[in-house]
Amino acid sequence: MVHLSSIYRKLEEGTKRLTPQRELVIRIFAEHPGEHLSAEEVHQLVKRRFQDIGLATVYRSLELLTDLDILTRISFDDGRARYEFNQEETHHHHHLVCVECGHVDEYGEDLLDPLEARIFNERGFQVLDHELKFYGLCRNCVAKRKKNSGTPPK
Amino acid sequence: MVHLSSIYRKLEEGTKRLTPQRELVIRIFAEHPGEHLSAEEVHQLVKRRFQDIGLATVYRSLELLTDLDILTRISFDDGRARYEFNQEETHHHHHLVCVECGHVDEYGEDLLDPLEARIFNERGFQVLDHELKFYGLCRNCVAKRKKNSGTPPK
DNA sequence: TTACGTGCAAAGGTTTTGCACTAGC
DNA sequence: GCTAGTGCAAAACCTTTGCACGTAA
Repeated sequence: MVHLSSIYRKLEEGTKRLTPQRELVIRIFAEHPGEHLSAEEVHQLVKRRFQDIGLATVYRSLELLTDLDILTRISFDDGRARYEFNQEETHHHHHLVCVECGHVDEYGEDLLDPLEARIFNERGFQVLDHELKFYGLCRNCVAKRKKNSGTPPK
Repeated sequence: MVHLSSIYRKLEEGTKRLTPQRELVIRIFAEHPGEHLSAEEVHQLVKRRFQDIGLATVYRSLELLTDLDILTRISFDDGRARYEFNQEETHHHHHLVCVECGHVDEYGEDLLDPLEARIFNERGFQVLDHELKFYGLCRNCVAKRKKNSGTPPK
């Protein structure tokens, strides 16, 4: 759960104005938990649900919100950046990317803390954040493959 | 260590020709172990070390070599794709990305296998590959910060 | 010889930027 | 009223593609 009031406070602390456009971008993310939206997708959703705003404004809002640690930027190597609410206060989570259908799911557990301590000891590298993605087949696509396993591929 | 002969064999198996351009791209990676080169960087290096080849050819070579599992494509969210030799035969490694100076180092250990089994059991997601990046401060930048710790920031 | 590969330039897609106008605070 | 924010269009990037020409097998 994300608290909008804390977001507004962060904007004020950065002496950033709370404009209707920025509020709408934030609302889109609040209404789409667990999704990883691209700039274009945010733009379309804002237009459909509320009103037309400039795509450049969406980009600038996403950059601002990322700088304020309200959003996190992720890349799934599909040629465009994606964004989600920054969940550092609660916990890190990781991503399960299906190479068959493209679906991205989340995996809540964070088991990397001991590894981070070890990296600092061995290499002098002080970890601030990490990003872990698993590429593979989601439950549905595993099932589909099993179903078609009699059929020769291609 | 990468064996060039095995690369040439892979090209033949794919009925792909070993052209001078492709050979030069491969040599650039062989001469830059541990680096993560972008298409533009590969292009510049080939031009400087050997001869001028087309940038489009570099892109096509990188795509081909990635399809043949000779190279791996990685993204460090700097807006361009980067490539390195695929090290699946030896072992997975992860990346330590310094947020201060941008340097990318490698970390050899792969401790995720038990986690992958767990993900399949819990979620039905069959992991084929993974990608783990740690963002933080490299040894040098940690030292620099310590040295300047008397000075107030900015 | 002939299908595959290359180089060039043009096109495609995403993101950034310049500038005049608008609107929070 | 000032300054920051917006919208639009142009520009900047990275990457892909069409096509005529060249070349490895």
